[in-house]
Amino acid sequence: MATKPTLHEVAAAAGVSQASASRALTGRSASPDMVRKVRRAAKSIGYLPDATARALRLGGRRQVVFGVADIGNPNYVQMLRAIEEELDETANVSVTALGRRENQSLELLRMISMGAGDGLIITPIQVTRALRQAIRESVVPIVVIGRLEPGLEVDNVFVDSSEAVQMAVDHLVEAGRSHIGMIHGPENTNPGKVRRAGFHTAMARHELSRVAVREVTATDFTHAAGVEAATRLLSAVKAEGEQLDAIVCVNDLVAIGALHAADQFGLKVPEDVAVTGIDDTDLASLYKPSLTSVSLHSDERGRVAAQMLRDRFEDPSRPPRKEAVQPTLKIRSSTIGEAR
Amino acid sequence: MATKPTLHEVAAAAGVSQASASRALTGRSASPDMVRKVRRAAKSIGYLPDATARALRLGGRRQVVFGVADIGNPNYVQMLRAIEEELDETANVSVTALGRRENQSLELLRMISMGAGDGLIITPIQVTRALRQAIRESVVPIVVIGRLEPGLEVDNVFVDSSEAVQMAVDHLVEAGRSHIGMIHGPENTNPGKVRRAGFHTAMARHELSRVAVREVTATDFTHAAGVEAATRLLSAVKAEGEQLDAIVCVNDLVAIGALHAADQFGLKVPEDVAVTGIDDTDLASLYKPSLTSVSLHSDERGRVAAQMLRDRFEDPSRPPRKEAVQPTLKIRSSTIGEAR
DNA sequence: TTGTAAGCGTTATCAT
DNA sequence: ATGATAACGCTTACAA
Repeated sequence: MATKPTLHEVAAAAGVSQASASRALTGRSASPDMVRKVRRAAKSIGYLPDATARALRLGGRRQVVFGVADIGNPNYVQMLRAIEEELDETANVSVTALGRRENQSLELLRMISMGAGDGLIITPIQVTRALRQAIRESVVPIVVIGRLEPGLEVDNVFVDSSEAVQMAVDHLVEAGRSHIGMIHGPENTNPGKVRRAGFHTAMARHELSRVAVREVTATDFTHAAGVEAATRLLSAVKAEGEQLDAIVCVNDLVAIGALHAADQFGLKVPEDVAVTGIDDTDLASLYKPSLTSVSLHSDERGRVAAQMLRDRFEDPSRPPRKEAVQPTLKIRSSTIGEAR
Repeated sequence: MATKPTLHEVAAAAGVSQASASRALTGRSASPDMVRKVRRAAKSIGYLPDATARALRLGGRRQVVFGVADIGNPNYVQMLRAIEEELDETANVSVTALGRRENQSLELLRMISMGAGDGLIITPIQVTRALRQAIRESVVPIVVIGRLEPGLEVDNVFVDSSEAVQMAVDHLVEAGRSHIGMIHGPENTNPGKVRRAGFHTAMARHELSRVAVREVTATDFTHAAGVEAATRLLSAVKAEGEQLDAIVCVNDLVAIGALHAADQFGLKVPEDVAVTGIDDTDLASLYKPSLTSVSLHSDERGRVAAQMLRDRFEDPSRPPRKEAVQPTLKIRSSTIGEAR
């Protein structure tokens, strides 16, 4: 009872050979009598087969692990779908949610080194020094989805989300907006930082005045945080007598929150204020008004990552590849009114 | 090149012992020189470690596989989250998307029998005779989430979604609606069948007239299918001069579709027509008007399933358990107007 | 630090 | 149909 019973024990308990026990349980060739005896013995001593040992002998398919911060995030879901589809013939894909723990991806690498998978796709929120080191030393192939500072030799797909913010601003300017605010994401996250920079770049390029009161930071990438931040933004604008005719949001969820807040303030979208999101979630087209959003092509990024991993399985010595995916602007009602 | 290189080959190529090769790659105790030599050899012959063999030796954690029809479905996402949380200490959880293939869960059982996991949680869309047989014969523990006909001895969590539909109808009747229609799900799916029956039961109980034209069947559980079905429904109602003041929908996505269709027809929700969903997705509270929906408590079902599996790991001989989760009605604006 | 050899729990091969 | 035994690819005492 103390230690996990093995097939050996089952065989002993049933008074038969280990080979017979194996056959009886997997139903190859065994007499009905044998099957009864063995199954009974197995049950009585609480035997459960060891998947790993079986897989070793049977030579199953490769196991690929996909590590994400939050499995509820539609981006990751899209990536997962694409990865699974792309790797369908090659491997089983399993997702592991890391939460927003400091060491997120690191723990995962440790798991992997325990034999949890033959390959790894990660989407790190923040790339620490320790993580870079772990990646460098890893024996199992890793593909990183996300921006990486130069100098790390690893397969990598990324999208320039600074560019994404700039596309949103450009679009707003073309649509005649000039008093543009932004709801940023948390400063200590990669997307938060990068998109903030993109906003500043675009505003400078268009020579639009950045007014402190028009920029706020959401505490999270969620709907609730969006409502809160947008409320803060609109209150401040009102209090200071500032102008505002557009809000760029760090992602779709936050943008939907902003839509709600605008409604609370009695503002019409897009007549009074235009709103843009990033990610082009399903939500963007489902919501009313439908949300103008910049697609970061999560599916494409997932697909490319999967291809990289597959290629590496086939030729482990090939040099690491880096590939960029271009964002795309999807114009909808929240910025131009009568789109359908 | 033909066959996958093993550590044995690496050692041979580097001219060292297999043990040294292992140590050099995993970085235990090896001279810098040894590490260089081995890593080079490994790269040159294209060696990749075998996760299974490692796991066998290292005794990693249990692998639990969660099989779902569609990983994009928020219900499954919620379940997965709960399962992962519940099993955090016990096992790694991996999701496998089966698609809507005929043999969905069967294939999964075959994978499992190849050693892909130590335990299985499945959410079968349809329970075929073959699946029942496979479940009965399986040596690895299985938990089924979903309604099951009696006679199958297996751990099982379910929710009575017929009851869920009835709760929706009851609520609408209490709110003064009497001409109630329903958008059903595909007839060849379990939820489709069960919810259809629930609707008929409730309508009979309230002695409300079921009019053929007020019931339509969506081809899928998606938003698009909802728009299409609702359009069909509203056209028919209009053409026949029928009355309609409420639409019960087979799930939230379809309900959102119905909301859009109603808008197209110039109908106000809930003034002209009330709409209900099932699942209580995030979408339900995000959408405007927010959607009255019956929660099927996916998280709770996931949690219970995970507990059952854990309990079975601990005592494989315990008798199978069946547990029911009760649906809950969440009233929002799409049926009563001024809810916030 | 390095090599030798013994498993990890299972299934497949070969006799019987 | 059953039993003995050799793998599967790797890590780790133990000895050198």
